[in-house]
Amino acid sequence: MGNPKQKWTSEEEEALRAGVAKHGTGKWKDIQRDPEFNPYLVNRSNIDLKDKWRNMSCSANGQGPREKSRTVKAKTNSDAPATQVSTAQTAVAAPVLRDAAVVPNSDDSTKAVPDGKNSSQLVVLTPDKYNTVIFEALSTLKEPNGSDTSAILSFIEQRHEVPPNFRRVLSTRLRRLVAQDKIEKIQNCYKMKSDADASFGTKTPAPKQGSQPRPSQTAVHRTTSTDVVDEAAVAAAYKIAEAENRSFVAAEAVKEAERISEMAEDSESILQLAKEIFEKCSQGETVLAA
DNA sequence: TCTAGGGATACTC
DNA sequence: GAGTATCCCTAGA
Repeated sequence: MGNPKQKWTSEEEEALRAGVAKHGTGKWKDIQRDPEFNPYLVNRSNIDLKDKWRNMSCSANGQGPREKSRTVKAKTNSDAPATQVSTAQTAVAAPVLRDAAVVPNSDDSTKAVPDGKNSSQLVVLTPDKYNTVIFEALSTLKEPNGSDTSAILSFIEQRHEVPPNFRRVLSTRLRRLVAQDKIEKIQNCYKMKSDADASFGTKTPAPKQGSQPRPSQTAVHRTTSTDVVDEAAVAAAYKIAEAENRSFVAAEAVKEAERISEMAEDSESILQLAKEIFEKCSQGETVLAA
């Protein structure tokens, strides 16, 4: 951690791309050892390759905000020298191979989601709604020991069209919310703060933990305006999330009812047809199947 | 031993 | 302060 950051050069990135094209993802040690790429990657470990590829994958399809500003300033891939790896570069123009499996919605418009929905039917998730959907997920899942990142991600993906790097974004957001004391983390799982739950249901925010006993008049002054606004925002986000979730559940229930109704109608038709066939057969008629 | 995933932190805007 | 890039740690195969 104390080590200074060693930025990846264009040559290193190209070598990594070429290495992945040659060996495939997950073969970081092979790539690192490959004499074809080793001169470029001599300063990088297999872990570094994995991390860099993960990072590149996040910004592969242009959605990731990671490098879009940075590449302009510091290093652009377009001005990378045409080295021996340039041919392989075309083979792996964008590092999305592994992500296609890890992030099911990478760039597939027919993203497979539960209930047979595709992404075009989902609400596109914008950054300003990240916290809202996180609260929505946590408040809905209500796991006693908290929900892990995958569960939260899965929940959100069922309801929203998320960017391909959302898992990482989600992870960052969750950590931030924990740091802000808005949610709590138990091992690798996250859950709504128990006191937050209580405060959401009441008109007045719960007093800050660790605050000392004091006259009620000074207590007002000790709560900063930003805290009040912050808690109000969280409470509002929670309420919105709750309302959205109820709406979603209601809509799903309606769809399910309609589906069952259709199935019942189909069953009725089949039953009627079977009856007719049975009657004709009983009368000695020959029934030909279509 | 190697990889994947998550966390920590330096860096940039 | 928020987002991003890189480094580090750890569990699991």
